[in-house]
Amino acid sequence: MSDQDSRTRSQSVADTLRERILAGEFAPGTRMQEIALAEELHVSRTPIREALRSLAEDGLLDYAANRGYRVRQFTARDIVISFRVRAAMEGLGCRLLAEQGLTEQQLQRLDAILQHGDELLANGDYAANEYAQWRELNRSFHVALLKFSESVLLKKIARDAMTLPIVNHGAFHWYRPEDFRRSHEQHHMIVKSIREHDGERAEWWMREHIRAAGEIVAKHL
Amino acid sequence: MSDQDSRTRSQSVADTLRERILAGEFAPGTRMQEIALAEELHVSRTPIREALRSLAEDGLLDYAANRGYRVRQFTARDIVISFRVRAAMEGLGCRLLAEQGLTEQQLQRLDAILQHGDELLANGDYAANEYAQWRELNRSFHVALLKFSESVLLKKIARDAMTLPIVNHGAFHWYRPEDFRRSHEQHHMIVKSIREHDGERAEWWMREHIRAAGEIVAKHL
DNA sequence: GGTGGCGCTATTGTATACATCTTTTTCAAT
DNA sequence: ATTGAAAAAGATGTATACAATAGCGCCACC
Repeated sequence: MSDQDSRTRSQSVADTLRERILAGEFAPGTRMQEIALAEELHVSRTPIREALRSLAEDGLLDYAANRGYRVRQFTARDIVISFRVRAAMEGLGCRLLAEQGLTEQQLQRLDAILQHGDELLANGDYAANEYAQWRELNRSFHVALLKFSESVLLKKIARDAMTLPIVNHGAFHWYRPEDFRRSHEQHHMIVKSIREHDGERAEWWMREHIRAAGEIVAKHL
Repeated sequence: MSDQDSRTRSQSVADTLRERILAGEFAPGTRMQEIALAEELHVSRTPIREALRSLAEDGLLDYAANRGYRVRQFTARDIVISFRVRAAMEGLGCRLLAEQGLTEQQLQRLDAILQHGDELLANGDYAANEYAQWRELNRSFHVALLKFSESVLLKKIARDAMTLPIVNHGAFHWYRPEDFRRSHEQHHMIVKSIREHDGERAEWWMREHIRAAGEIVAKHL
């Protein structure tokens, strides 16, 4: 869903509920009832209904006609598959980017992100509050690549595969210092491959990068 | 969006509009205005709004807050990428199915579809009205595999990648007799590979199968 | 005591009225 | 004539009333 500019109440409600669901506030199977949510969020049922519909399309809720919405159950298998999907999709994205080439401006943007990572590594401080920075750094890297792909489909799919409760929330808490280093080195290799128009390697490195992240998550399933 | 049982007006409207958009009835950029559609389809704005939101999530419409919905423009590149996405996703699906194995019942279902194809080939009548049968046959084959994967994510993504105007509507009209034959043989190879638990080959054949279809479409871009 | 149907209640689906925002048109001033 | 603001028209966003459906408990009946 491509929005632009101002936000409506429906969108705000959708964002709020999405965050709360991803944070694990609602147990799987919990009914999301319109009236209760409307009262809690101080809006009418209309924006609630539209938000719930969006969340269902995102795959976060199950819907049955005349029976409403329930929080979806995600199995360990769902999580594992989501990483394989991401590996395939973002890998494909990297291959396309390498084949078609990036503008100087886009490469500079990636370099800036890489440099930021270099600095974080140099400081070598992995205290709890650093996790947030790494997560944001990682997110901006992947989002930037997706954005450069200029394919609505790729962006949408990658988003779908990243929007899962456990994955979205946790993940980096399980990284050891060497995992951060390795992950960052892979970011470098990905950009290098794209810059050299080596689609094969760009795809391979991105797949390997996401596969590694998936393995760490899978261990803590 | 997982529905079940009865259909609501919102869903009917969404289906109707989806079909009409996929059939190319509305030129890209056309505004989809709620009041006009409501009057045309003899329902209130409410189900129209919900349908439009669904179609936007499907990627068929663009949305801007307070400015409504427009029919999305699909570029030739979008179409090409959609086939590469499908190749990657359905290929992954086949690999998973081969790895985990299918039940006897599921294999029988696939065999039934293959046999139906054998019969169509044997008759060798490629008249215009046969296209519909081939399309349905092909659709049921791919849908069955997706369904067996038991991954909401894979199903959703494959659906996203198949829901494009040109692709959904045409495609088979451009097939020559030998294309039908080759396509059907690939179906056989895919099932054979899955049955033998050869994930590598199952994925390869599915990728090749979709890649070939993509090339035919690309020629007529 | 179990089962099946009936009706009540709670919840969702739809229509419509009202609020807000966007866009167009009008009209005056330069 | 052109530009700009302001008002009016049209469209979307939100709230609410009403309709329809599903879920539940009760009671009769077997």
